[in-house]
Amino acid sequence: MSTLEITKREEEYLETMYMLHRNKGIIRVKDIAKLMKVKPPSVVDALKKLNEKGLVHYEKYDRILLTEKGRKIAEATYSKHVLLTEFFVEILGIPPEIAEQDACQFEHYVHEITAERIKEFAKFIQEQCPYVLKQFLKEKLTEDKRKR
Amino acid sequence: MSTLEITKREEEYLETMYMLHRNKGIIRVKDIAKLMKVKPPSVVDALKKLNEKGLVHYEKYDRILLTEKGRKIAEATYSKHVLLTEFFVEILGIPPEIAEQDACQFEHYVHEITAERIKEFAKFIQEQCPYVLKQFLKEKLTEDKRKR
DNA sequence: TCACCAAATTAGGTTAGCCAAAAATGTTTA
DNA sequence: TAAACATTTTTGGCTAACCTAATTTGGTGA
Repeated sequence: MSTLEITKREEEYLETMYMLHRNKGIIRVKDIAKLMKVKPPSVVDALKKLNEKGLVHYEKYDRILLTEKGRKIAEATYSKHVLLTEFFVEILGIPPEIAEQDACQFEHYVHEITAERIKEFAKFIQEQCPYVLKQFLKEKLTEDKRKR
Repeated sequence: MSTLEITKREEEYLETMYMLHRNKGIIRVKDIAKLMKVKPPSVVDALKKLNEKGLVHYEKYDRILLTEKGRKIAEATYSKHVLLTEFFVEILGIPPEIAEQDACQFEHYVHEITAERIKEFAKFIQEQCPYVLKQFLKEKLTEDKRKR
């Protein structure tokens, strides 16, 4: 319940749990471990800490749930993830897999102001010079294909 | 001399030393500590490890230098730093201080492909629709001022 | 030149995060 | 319903990175 700071890694655990809850309805140690590329004992460690911080409801062998507070953090992170991925793919024309990797890191650091501005910029460009943007993406897509 | 992996934090130490070398000519434990916001003993720990990995020349009480290998890594990181900061400021119109903070994190993760594409995109937009870009920046600058 | 001060280093200790192996619990199936 | 299997948890131990306090070294001014 404390107001301790949250680490980048903890934010990643929260986001993973949030996605599992959305996709499968149930959050399992095993599945968290798989997505986070760690072993189950590491997940248990993390769950205990997050429980202490009031971000998840965790009691051993019981079902795992995010608290209201944990869910809010996860949602905020997830929405930055989506925003960044879209920007990388739709504006810069980065291959989705790479965009995903970059977003996955940057989402934990990006300033609110920067995130907001990226969103506004994307909208502005798409509205004000859609043709130029399409030209850029087409050019880059062609180059990327040639490289393969 | 080993081919061990380099951590994000080590990359930060290298970059800091690189900047100190450029700006002051000499690299001091005290100055690294100040810039990295850590205490001197932490710097010494880091120097020992980086020395082991062949990235700095370090012998106690002696002058500190980056090796060729260390310098190359630092330069690569630094150039991403510059690129990202410029993009955030000149294209998105983010306040320099915030742009700096974001760049400082993202530089350690950003994929080569993404970095390159950001550079190309900035050039493209500046050449193809400079007026639209100026309009966006002006608009945002006005909004930012109003908020203060 | 030597005593003093600043800088660097060592010693010893903390925390976050990870793991393998073993133990405990939960679930399923014969 | 009890054995077998799967999942979770505990135990004990590791590394990276940080710190404070104490010590050592290097340079400087009287």
